Amino acid sequence: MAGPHTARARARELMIGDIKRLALDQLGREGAAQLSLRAIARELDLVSSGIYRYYASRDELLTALIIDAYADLGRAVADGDQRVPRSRFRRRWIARCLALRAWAREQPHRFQLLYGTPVPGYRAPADTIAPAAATLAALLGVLVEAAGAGALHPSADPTGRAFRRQLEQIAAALEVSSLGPGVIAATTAAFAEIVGLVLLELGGHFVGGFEPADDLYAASVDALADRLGLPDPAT
Amino acid sequence: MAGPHTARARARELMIGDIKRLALDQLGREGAAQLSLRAIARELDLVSSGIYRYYASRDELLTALIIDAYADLGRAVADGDQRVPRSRFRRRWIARCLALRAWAREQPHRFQLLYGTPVPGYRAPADTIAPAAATLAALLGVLVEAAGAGALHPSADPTGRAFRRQLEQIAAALEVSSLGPGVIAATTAAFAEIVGLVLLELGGHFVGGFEPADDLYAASVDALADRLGLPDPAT
DNA sequence: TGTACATCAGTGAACGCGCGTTCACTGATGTAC
DNA sequence: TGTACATCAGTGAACGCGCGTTCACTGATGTAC
Repeated sequence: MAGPHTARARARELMIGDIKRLALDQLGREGAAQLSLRAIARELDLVSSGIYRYYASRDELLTALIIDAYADLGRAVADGDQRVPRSRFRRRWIARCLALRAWAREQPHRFQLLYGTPVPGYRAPADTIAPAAATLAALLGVLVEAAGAGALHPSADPTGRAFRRQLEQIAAALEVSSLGPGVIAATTAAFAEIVGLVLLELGGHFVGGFEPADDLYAASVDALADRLGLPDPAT
Repeated sequence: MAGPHTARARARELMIGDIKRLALDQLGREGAAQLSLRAIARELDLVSSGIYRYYASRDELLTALIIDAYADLGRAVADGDQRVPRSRFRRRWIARCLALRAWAREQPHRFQLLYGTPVPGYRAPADTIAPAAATLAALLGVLVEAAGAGALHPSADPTGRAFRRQLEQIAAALEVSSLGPGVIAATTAAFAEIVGLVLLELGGHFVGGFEPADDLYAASVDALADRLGLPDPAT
């Protein structure tokens, strides 16, 4: 991050920041498929080829935006329950889920960049794999703590052999092996539901129906807490 | 649909079919944002302006593709349980959910056209609203029949006043007022979960994890049947 | 502290390519009498 | 059945615009001695 503190290095970091900021502006206006290096260069009063000093290609810039967005969203979700007492696991789960939606609504284009239709022609490099796990990890985090405190009462684990193995491998990869395979499956489904609700909302599928979708989202997140076996707020 | 049966009219319908087919090919290769009238005209050995005899603009063609896709997907889901006895509601629910995923995997670009990131610059006209409801309606259909047969045992309805009103209005619009607000909310959430799972799968988010995602999908759909109050297969 | 050399930001021209849409038009098909 | 007119498919040129990427280059900044 820090690097050498020459004037050149500082100017470079500022420039990269500007490029990313303008790229995000464009993303919001036109969508990721229309992200244009030329347009960014133009807005920076830079000749079109000049931008190649900073990113070797359009895909490289996209990758940087994706990695940033994964990190930001993951952080937002993980920090979403800071005002909730540590031991109120159900409320913490709910708070983190709400934080995910809030982030997505504030920055819909960044959320779409992560979970929307893949950008045609773009192939995500390996660097994006690790950051991509941050959001699911933030949701699983609450459950790990709940389980540690004996406050997680999951329903039965799945019976299929292959499925269990899949789930155990994923648990290991995410370093949450303290959670049983049933919890991993249920949390992934819950994550899909949350992402699905948010994408439907951002895509305008609730226009004329669930508008606003606050209650629907709250009710869904609550039902998911039940399904995960998180104790009721009354307790 | 039928119209006059002159040679001209028949040629026109064939042409429209060709245009749509080529447009779908392009969609699969490049994504909806890159859909190009010129490219379609080229493949039809038509001069670039000639295509305007058939569609007045790019958006009009996109709209036609979207309406077709909604209708196709709705039909596929509604027909997905044809091999299941009519009275086995839980199995019918599961079959319809599986049909949704099967359709999406067969034609990922069309599914993305409906539920993926909105095409930048495209504004869906009012004509797309009615067809858009077909898929959710097909899922609700099973529940309506189950409720009619006394085979639906939903959990408590939501308590919020505004939320209930929202749900009742939606039930009325979809002509499923026999279902309580709680069922509408749970089904919408279930729909979001299914769409979310499919979009995550299509987006490559399960690569290296749930690959294949068959078991995860089956387990999720099964858990949703519980949440909806559909009787267990054993009964 | 000063000099020689290496690094790197930014220039400007170019290559080769794409797009949506409008317009005035020709000539074939269809329709009404 | 034949003729006059209207409809419509397709042409070809044009307008005005966009893009990613490469290349040889100038001149400023940074580094090693």
